[in-house]
Amino acid sequence: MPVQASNHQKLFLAVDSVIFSVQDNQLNALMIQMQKKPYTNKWAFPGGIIKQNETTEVAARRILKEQAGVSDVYLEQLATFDDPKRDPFGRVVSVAYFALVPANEVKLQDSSKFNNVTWWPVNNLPELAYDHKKIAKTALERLRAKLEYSNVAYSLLPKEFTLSDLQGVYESILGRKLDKRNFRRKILSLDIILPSGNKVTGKSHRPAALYKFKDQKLVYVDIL
Amino acid sequence: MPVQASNHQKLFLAVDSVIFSVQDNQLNALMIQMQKKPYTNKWAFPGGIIKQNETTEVAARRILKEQAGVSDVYLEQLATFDDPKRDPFGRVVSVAYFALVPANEVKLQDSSKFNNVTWWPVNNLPELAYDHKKIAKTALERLRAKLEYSNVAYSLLPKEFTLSDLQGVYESILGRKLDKRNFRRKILSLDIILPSGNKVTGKSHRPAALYKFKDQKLVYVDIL
DNA sequence: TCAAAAGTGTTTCGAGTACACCCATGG
DNA sequence: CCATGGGTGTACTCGAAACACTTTTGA
Repeated sequence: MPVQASNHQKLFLAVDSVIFSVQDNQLNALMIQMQKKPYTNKWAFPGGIIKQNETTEVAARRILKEQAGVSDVYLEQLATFDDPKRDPFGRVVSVAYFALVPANEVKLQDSSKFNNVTWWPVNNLPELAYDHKKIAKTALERLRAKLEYSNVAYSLLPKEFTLSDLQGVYESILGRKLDKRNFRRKILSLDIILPSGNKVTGKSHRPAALYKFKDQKLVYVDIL
Repeated sequence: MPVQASNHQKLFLAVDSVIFSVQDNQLNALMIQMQKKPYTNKWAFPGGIIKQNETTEVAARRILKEQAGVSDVYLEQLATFDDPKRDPFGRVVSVAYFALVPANEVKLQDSSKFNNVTWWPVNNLPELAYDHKKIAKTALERLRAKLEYSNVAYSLLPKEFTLSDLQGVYESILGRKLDKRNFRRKILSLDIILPSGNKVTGKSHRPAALYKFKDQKLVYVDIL
């Protein structure tokens, strides 16, 4: 509720997005290596200042597309970071988002503005710019929590996947091994996935049945 | 991560706080009746524009004090609301907070800027200004969730309280009755409250033992 | 002695957990 | 035929839930 305007110093509203993906049973986040001082060679999550009349969510999607080449991803607001000293450039308040992308849809964009764009394993991140370490921590906590009480995992997997794939997503994010039989029984009893009817062929072992999520949108269920 | 400045229109950063309190086994939120057009007589959560170099949390505490007369309350960031049309005044992005105050510490401030300041039962709110209905919904969801996996209830109760008081807080927020014996067994087994040694006297029934929370800060435990 | 809330145990049921072997395939 | 991951069932334990009566006090 605005009571009075008392805004003299320039204030910028930015977004930063933590983009997660599970690749080879490892949880990764997409990061950009910076060139600008004072954070030369430090890494940061993709982000930027919002445009005129742009909502932060729209800005986040735009920047995801521009800097990381991803669209149609799961995106949710994380939190707002507003320490006046968080950015040496000035007063930049950042609304952080977190995004989930399936491993198979990842294709990195090459941007000349940055030194480098790559995936980093979240349990071994490089030195981060700004307050991005704090953002990373918040994002990871949120992701772990959400995994346990919703079907968000759908947005980290391709349309069809095996139960082992799904278990791998859980294990890599939660950072612990799960029992195969118990995991399968639980997931199947929740009525959130269905057999697609297809199988994985060409592997030198028994073919795995493929499943798909019933809903391609967030549903709350107690998983673990 | 700021990439470029592209801020022409004036943008204001505001905070709005949903202040909850349980009184007479009813969950209430503190609201202010507005005078300004176009929301004359509509109700809104206390809030305002942040000051120079002020963090949103500091601003939230300042406004809580100014408009509601409360300090030292539990306060946590809720979410940021940024629809460009949410405020007819201009582009006002609001970082919403939610606060919890014990019933006994409530003393309302009289502010000449507003028509009226009062507690409203959350399940019977009046017509709200701005997008405050959405904020209310988000706050309530968060409070309910948090009650189930943390000891936040400590911030809604006085230092000493009876088990019935505590159960009343849970029932009024969750909106359902709980079994007295199961509730007590569970709460006591969690090792988050301790008997204070005192009892409530002067009531025409058996005196109730008083308890206190072990920690006066947020602790995560599975309560329900 | 009555009204009003405090306090207290037991049984039942289901979910979570631990645990080990056979199956289907490609090489 | 062997290596590789896929797929399956049972027993145990513990917490969740349902449920009703006795106790202490002030009026």
